[in-house]
Amino acid sequence: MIRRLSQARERGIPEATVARLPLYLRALNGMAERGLATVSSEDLAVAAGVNSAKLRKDLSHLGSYGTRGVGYEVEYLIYQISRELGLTQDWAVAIVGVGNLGRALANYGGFVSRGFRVAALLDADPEVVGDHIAGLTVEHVDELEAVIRRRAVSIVVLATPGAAAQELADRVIAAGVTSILNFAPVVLAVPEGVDIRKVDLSIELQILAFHEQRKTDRMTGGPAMAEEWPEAVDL
Amino acid sequence: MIRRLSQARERGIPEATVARLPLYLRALNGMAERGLATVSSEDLAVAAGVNSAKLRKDLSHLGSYGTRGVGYEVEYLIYQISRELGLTQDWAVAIVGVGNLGRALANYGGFVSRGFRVAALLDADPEVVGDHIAGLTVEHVDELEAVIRRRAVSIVVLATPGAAAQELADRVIAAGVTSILNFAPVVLAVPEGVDIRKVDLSIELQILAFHEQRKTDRMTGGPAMAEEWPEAVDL
DNA sequence: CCCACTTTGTGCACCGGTTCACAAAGGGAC
DNA sequence: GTCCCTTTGTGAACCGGTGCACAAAGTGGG
Repeated sequence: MIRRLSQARERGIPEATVARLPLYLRALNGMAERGLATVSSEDLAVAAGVNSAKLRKDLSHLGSYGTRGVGYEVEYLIYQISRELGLTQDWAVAIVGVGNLGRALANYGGFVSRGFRVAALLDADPEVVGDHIAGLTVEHVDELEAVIRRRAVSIVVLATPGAAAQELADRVIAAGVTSILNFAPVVLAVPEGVDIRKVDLSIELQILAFHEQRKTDRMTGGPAMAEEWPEAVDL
Repeated sequence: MIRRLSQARERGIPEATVARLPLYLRALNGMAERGLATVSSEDLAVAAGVNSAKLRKDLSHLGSYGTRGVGYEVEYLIYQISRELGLTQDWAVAIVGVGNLGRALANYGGFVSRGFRVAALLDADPEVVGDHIAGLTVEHVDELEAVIRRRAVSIVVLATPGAAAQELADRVIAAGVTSILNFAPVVLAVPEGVDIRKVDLSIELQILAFHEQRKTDRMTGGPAMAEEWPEAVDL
């Protein structure tokens, strides 16, 4: 197998790069709105909050889309990144669990904005089923499989209580979905080939608390000093 | 400077480990509820969805809290992790921006559960100010600095539109806050020493879309082949 | 008291990702 | 056309994190 130029493109984009592409895309959209035609890696890197060498290496994974001495053409780069991320097509998203969070997600503008369309809302509570939210009618979760099939849902957002999440994940996977965004505070077990992304509010807070504690410890000088002598404090 | 045994403890816990400790804590709490007294690294690792060697290495950073041949004492480990994460003290959290998302966060049970207390809700919209949500009265964002001082807020959650986030971040930082959880879809510029954690729904979706596209590409075999010849499809 | 068994704690090799630093490439002035 | 300036694209060193595999340490049975 011969691979001429851009071994970049042959589908080997590092995960870390993929995670940053949306960031670049957002920065580029802002620049396009402000009418900028081209942008240097340095400027774009600042806007996205990353190092410019990293940005160039990231973009080089998609291809060689810059012009030396000039920079990148904004519109063209937007197109290339969008295409790479799969945003040139429309993704039907179902939100399962229409509590406070599910409602917030359904109404969240950024969702619809680019490539994503909330195609269904489902809940188990008969009190909620039938409600109209964000232009959709909440359906009963019994209809889950039928709805996924009928509306060609390819991404499911789980915004249910933790206890219900695993069973629902199993069901949507059985229905053919392979991309799940999980807001429930549980570790989902899923088969090979299914992508799970997790958003966990309380974990984020706990990580902040850890660093906050360290900062205040350092100021009061308390524990930090004592722990220079581990053999004194251990056991 | 001589450091004998447990260079572990001298405050050098890897960031990756910190990010997993809340996961272990959650799994351990579940086990405690089910009455388990001890747990092996293998079992805990499965419950937390990680490799057991990684789990042991993570825990070894906190100290040597296991017993060889037996495992870890559940309650004791819960205490040690909680202490390390700073959850033995109470953190006052302010939520800025009481839209759909802010409301969802205010009502989110997991927030309050362990170490965290929602101490204030603030918004700029006079229509919302004065509303009672989750036992709190929404205050006007003009009061931001006063509220932070008065209630000893140390963690701020930004759930505002993107356009307002940077200015509000600047204000809470000026008021002495050094830990921010940002839900607004912008890259915040903050001074050294301030910890920002970002939760960005649309970025998570875009990452899923990327992988989903690849999966479907692979099945249809379509674009993957065409893209062997970049010079044909580019421009 | 000793032996067999279990499970922790960690040394070490490996891997993905980051950053530096620079050669290669293009643009524009004259 | 030539020279200088700018900016990309990337080779190479480095760094944090992962996972294997095993020695050390503790338990329980006889």
